[in-house]
Amino acid sequence: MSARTGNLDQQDFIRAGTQFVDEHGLQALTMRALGEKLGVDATACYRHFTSKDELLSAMVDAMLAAALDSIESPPASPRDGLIEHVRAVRRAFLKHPHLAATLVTSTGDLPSVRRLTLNGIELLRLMVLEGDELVRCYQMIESYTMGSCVFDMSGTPDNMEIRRLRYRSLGVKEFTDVARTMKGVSSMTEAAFEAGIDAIIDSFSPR
Amino acid sequence: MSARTGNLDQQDFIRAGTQFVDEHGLQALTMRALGEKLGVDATACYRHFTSKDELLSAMVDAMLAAALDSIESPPASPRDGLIEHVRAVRRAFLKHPHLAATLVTSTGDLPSVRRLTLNGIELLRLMVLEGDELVRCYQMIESYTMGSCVFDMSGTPDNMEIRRLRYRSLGVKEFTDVARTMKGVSSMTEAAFEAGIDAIIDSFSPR
DNA sequence: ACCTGAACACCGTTCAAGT
DNA sequence: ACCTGAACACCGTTCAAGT
Repeated sequence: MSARTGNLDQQDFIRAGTQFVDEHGLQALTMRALGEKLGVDATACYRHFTSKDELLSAMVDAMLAAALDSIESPPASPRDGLIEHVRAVRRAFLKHPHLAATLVTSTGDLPSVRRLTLNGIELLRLMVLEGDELVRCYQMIESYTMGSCVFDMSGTPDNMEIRRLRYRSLGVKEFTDVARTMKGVSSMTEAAFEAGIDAIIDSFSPR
Repeated sequence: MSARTGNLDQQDFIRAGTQFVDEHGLQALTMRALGEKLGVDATACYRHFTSKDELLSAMVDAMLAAALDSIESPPASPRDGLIEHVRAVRRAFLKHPHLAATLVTSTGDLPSVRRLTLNGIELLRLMVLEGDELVRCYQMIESYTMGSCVFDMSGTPDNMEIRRLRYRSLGVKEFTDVARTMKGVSSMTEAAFEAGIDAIIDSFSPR
């Protein structure tokens, strides 16, 4: 972090923590390493967060809040609105893949997730959903989106390399072809994600 | 673990580790605690596994291998075969929810996942899929299934309680109704998962 | 009000030594 | 061949003390 102008605040730790994780991975983020990066003692963070878990939650929250802000509104249609929300979350995790595992580990409910949920409900209402179906369709989209992101990104980049090696070891021509390059595997994964969200939305709101 | 009859083997550690995690959660599983449960020194595990990560991977592998063995074959149709595979994985994670986070953390490719993949490909081939579409549809199902399981189960039971509180805090009648009981939230989550896998399979193989 | 730095109670893991 | 137990190099976190 560049020029230290006196005391730090929560935002400084969130920014530095996110940048550190992007560069060195989640496992490398220790309070001591973060302190060193900020030119501060390892325990300085505890002035602003009660625990490491809370810092990590705040980092994820900031990431998703930025994703929300990147969504242009209003959407052309409720369907487009939903897909844009889902894609914004996906983009956020692609940008900060090492935070994927954190979503699963960290406890606490995040304001940004609340906003995402409320936006989602509003869009589903415009598709004339109500009652239990409204809740079920919302949760289906949330579990698909968050789940796929966590599963596809976590352990980056080892995770993708493992997937590629598995593809190659199957002895199935179609998979061997895709697995010739890392790019092949990752673009296939993104295409699968897109196809999945289309399938899910189609199931309750046919085009 | 009951009667110690001499030396332990890999299976003993896998069994004890899984049982311990089921009872006390993933965070409580330390090498020292596991050793104590088995009436053995904390470092005894290193005779059978090179690291804690490898033990955890073996635990997940054993869980998924058991899931595979629980599948009756042959299926009534390729579609039924796919759904049975997906449900078997879901059941495994419902039984051992604390292992969900491990799938995401652990590195290494598991024999059981390889078998699941090969079975899935065979079933998709019976649905006349080929080329890139075969790979994409397989990966769509894998990411959905594994991802949703990880997202829905991890952090159990705190995770579900947080979801319930979020439902209640939205001020949306439909969600408040579902969130009256934990059972309401969890059965809604399972219904959403079922609807999702139906939607995904329908998208490339209409009923 | 914020940071320091020593200290505490843990971790996973290594390795010489036991049997 | 398998286990022990001391030891190492770390963790997250607390708390009295500084400024």
